[in-house]
Amino acid sequence: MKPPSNAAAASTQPAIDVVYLISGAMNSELWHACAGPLVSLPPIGSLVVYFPQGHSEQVAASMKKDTENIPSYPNLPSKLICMLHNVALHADAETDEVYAQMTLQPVNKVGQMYDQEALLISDMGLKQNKQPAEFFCKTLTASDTSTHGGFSVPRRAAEKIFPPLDFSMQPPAQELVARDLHDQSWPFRHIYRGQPKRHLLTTGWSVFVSSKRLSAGDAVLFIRDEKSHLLLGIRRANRQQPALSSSVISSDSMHIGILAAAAHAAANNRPFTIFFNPRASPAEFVIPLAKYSKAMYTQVSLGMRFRMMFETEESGVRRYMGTVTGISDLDPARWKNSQWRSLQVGWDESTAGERPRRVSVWDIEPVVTPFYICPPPFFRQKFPGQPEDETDIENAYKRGIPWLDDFGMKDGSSSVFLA
Amino acid sequence: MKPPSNAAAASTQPAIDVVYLISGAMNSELWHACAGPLVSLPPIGSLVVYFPQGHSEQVAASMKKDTENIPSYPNLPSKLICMLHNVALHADAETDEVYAQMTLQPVNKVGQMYDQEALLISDMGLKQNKQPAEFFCKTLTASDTSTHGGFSVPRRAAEKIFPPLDFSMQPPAQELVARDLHDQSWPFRHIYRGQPKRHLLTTGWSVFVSSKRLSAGDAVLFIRDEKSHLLLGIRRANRQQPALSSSVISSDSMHIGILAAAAHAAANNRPFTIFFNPRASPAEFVIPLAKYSKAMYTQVSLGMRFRMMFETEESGVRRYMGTVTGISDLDPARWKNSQWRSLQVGWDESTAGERPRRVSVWDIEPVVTPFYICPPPFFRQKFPGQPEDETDIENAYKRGIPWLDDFGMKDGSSSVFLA
DNA sequence: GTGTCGGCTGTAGGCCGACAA
DNA sequence: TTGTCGGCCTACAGCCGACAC
Repeated sequence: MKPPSNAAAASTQPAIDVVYLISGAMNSELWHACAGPLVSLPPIGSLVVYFPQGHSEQVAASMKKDTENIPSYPNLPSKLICMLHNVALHADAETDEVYAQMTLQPVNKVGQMYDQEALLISDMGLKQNKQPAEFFCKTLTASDTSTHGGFSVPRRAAEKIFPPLDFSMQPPAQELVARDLHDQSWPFRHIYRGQPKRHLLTTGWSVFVSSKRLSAGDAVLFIRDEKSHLLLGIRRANRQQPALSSSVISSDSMHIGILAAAAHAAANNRPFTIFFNPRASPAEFVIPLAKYSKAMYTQVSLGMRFRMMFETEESGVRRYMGTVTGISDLDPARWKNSQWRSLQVGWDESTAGERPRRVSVWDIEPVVTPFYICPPPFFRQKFPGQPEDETDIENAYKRGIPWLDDFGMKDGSSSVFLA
Repeated sequence: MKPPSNAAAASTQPAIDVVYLISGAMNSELWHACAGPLVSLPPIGSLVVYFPQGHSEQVAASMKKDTENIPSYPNLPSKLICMLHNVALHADAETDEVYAQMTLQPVNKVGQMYDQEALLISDMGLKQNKQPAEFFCKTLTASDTSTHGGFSVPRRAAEKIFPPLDFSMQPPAQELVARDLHDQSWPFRHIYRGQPKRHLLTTGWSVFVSSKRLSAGDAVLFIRDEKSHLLLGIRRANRQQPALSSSVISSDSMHIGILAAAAHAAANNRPFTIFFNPRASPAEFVIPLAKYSKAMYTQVSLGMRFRMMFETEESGVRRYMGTVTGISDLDPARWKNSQWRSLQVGWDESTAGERPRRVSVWDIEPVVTPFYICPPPFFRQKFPGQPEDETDIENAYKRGIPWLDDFGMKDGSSSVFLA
């Protein structure tokens, strides 16, 4: 029996958020907190661009296997414009790994105007910021995960997230209950003691650690939602991932299945279903059409300077500077003229070993003002130039969204596109 | 560092067994003990018949999902004759579930004579009995899995499998070490005590139970190999299986991938890889060509009586009697004229709720003497009639294997085949 | 401010025979 | 023959402040 708190809480959220809560019986805030600050799912009903190569990369990363043996699918283009019919948020029952199930339906691009509402929804999705304000994330120490003691709560985190303690008690303490992604309750004793004084979770903590099989290096995160309910999620360290040997289907068949399902759906204009694992996938492969379209107006050239966002430890965001060093196909044999990771890049900082050597145009933010082609009018009034990032959804709607205008443009305008 | 005991032990086994040990670094005896008495993998280098429908059924059973949404693959026949290039035995790292990875290469049937040696190997595979003689299997009781005590070893099992105790000790006891499918060692204290006296595993047992996450109803099995090494496997109760929600690939894409991979391999005569899960799959779907061919000579008619083998509790084998009640396509829309589960059957015993209502011809043993068509000569000397089941491999080889002869027969002889 | 440790304490893990099915 | 239980003991889970970085 699940409490109706989620549905009730949703009424205070923007409308776009509600559809997530309805379609997947999962707390959206908690899901996004676990997914990380860079993950922003396109809204239901919007138009997206699906990249089979990126999907294949996710499977390869999950299976720890390359994609060399995969046959090419000549009839499957490198990108599919799709209507996003449904998004359901999930978490793996065993590992609590978050993932999203998306239902995509390919739409006919050539000679067909996209639904205006779908385009607007697509653009509104760009402005979503899913990271909850009232949350903290701590990487577990050896002491935290040892059976010898409890969990040391960072002072600011405890004061921001937990209900205030009654300091007239000696020592101040209270019972907390936090719910995880599966809506399971975890009770903890929260106490403020020691010399010097600190916040601790004691009774209940070790059963949580052993149940979730947490070890040092994994992270836990606490959220306080609008009704002061505590939510609890985990993010496992990257070193884990037991390669998911599957034992059900071969890695090759999986890759073929991915491509064949998409090809079949595209050929018959039928919906198909994909899974997106934010923390396992090297990059997002379902891109809001507005984001993609906006990126297509970016003039990219060798030597171009750009910024790109990465997640930091403790769930922060940082921008790194880089330079475009090449523009070419990632896989010329199987995916000719694909825009997926078509940019070869170098990074300013020498500690850039973890950062990708190839990115896609929509991943980057040019540091010079991008050059915009002024498109024919689509909305009543046109807005000349690039809107600021800070513009909220309402303003963008009122002014019109110029970069959405002529997405159905012909190949003749390919000078602003990548080869 | 793995001890060379496996390779050394293999030298005392028939040649066919060696290839398993080489290709998969896994104890073949233990694997087969865990797989159950009915599972017999075709030997490497033999010809087999692969049924995509059966493969699809395994996936559906693993995913707890039906196959309704799967598109038909018009270019993929309901069966593929394949050369079995490789078989690797595996066990899931998390659950110890046994499975086999097979590499199959479709061979051209029409107008091509099969390799004679491959046919012989295919037939030899029928005679393999993989169940080790020195083994026992016990379903765990509540007391066995409780933290309150150890494991009560059935008397006969302890006397047959474990090294003999020194009964001059009071009480008689010894330290045992057993290796599991992953070659991991598990030490146990084996003691003979209590009133009345019984064999118990005490120290070490509970860590094994908790590590493998065993609970009452699961079964453990012990094997003593030729060098008196103890081997240890588990068979989980059927009720478990958390549906394997995958979170990597949708069930539909998996099914499509299965079919597309096979179709691609068949179209290009390229090898493809499949996984066979003996305990998850409703039926074997890679059948030795000899077994299939033999079954094709069986005259099946409505009302025909037959026997079929099933696994009992405690890893035994029992035959149940049944009657053929119908002959028809399981899935007329997608798999027209398929032999997969083309027989509708009824069972004699009313407790037959668990037994399938549809089986394939090669699953059953007719109780009346089958009618054999005498095929044209293929080997030097012909053997008129059906060899007895008890014939060993050597004799079968000397006499020739008549039912292998004209497998490449034309549709004109389809009167003995199912429609 | 917080990670790790030694000390203390209580619970439950785990070994035993009794007893019954 | 073997499944479950009560009795008993001890190992370690788990709460505490000390102390150092």
